[in-house]
Amino acid sequence: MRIAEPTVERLVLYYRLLMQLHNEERRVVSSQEIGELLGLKASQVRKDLSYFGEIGKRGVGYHVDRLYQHISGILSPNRLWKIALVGVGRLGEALLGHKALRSDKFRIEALFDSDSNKAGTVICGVPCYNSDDMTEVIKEKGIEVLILTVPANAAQTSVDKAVAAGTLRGILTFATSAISVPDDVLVYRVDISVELEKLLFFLKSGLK
Amino acid sequence: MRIAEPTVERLVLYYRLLMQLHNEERRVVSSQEIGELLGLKASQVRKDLSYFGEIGKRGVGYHVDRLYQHISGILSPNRLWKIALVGVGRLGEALLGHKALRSDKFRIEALFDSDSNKAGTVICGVPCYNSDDMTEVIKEKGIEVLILTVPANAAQTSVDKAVAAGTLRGILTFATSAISVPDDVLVYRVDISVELEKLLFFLKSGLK
DNA sequence: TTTTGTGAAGTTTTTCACAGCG
DNA sequence: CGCTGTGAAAAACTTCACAAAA
Repeated sequence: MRIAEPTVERLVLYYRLLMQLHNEERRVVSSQEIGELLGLKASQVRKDLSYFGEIGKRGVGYHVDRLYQHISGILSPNRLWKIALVGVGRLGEALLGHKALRSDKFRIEALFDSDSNKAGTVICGVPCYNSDDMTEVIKEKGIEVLILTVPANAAQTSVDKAVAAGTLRGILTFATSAISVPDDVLVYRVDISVELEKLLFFLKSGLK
Repeated sequence: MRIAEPTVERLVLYYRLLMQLHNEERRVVSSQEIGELLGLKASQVRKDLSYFGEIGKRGVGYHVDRLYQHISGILSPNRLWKIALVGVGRLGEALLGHKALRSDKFRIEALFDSDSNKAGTVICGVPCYNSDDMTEVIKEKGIEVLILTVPANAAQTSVDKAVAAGTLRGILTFATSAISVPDDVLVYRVDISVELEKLLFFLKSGLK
């Protein structure tokens, strides 16, 4: 069955929360409580979890460790993804050091930057290559996912070089520009100004 | 009429695109073309724009500059928002220098960090204060929006101090932790690991 | 003729409400 | 009895399809 994107998004939130509850030695938690902690309706929580089988106990709730393992199994890939980060500017470097990019699900195997002073160096333990060599390095290393932190005007060029390697399957882009990719490459976007604009819009229009 | 969040999100994309088209001296653009450039259906574009009155010309399309001005009017706040950034780590600093935080809609008026070496300094032209003084400084300056780039475990404390000032209306948080705020404070979240997890999940499950 | 603007239809996502199990 | 799991209802959002304007 196809799982909806909003559900996957919340699964990650459940996963984090359960990790925390586990650390607090909590044994059991109800959909009601999960909902309160994450700002969701209890029925939403139950519906999400029900897509993956009956995991709770009626009259009791969800066993924290069991649910944690369960969601972990749903979210985990069957292998280690190989990732490259393109654009080692301030944002790129900040992300490299950021908790979000530490995971046992993937490894950052290469950095790319158009600044030839950066090429050849090792940053946060990851070798940096010149952007000109992107196609070959990505192909050679079998990189499947790109994290794009280049300026908007460099985004499409970078993507084209990466796609040319033939190994690419997904892109997480922080660039504001629209990028075009083959149908079989999945793109997710993190757009800081869009989020800020939305916040200000709804603040202006007298609240949510 | 209440405008839906997905619509506001796309308005920002239209706005950006129109700016670009304007620079390319394009005079007129159709919903069809906007859709192609942004990966949206033409009917979606027309529906979004129709919420704000009849702005296009049938048989012709949308006049680039006119539509740009129009959307600008919808998105613009009626005043300059005062923003503070909390947590001047790598991510915080990267954002400070980032294009997303340059705008004539708001101004970053204060930074806060728990590191007392940073307090008293001026970073990217913005004075940095000690987090302990957050409540007073926010109140004094009339800060209405917070950008939160602190570690998860510091998020709630920071928020509480900011809320105590009584001037806060919205928060854009990069922290992974759930935060609780009064009902009248609007929270938007930019969650890098969630986006990456979603990407990997849908890659794993054999594409979108 | 071309392309908008828009009700109506369709799809997706959330919420309700309650049967059913522990 | 308490709380899950889940069809069914509701709400939110997108797409269709066509009348109407330029």
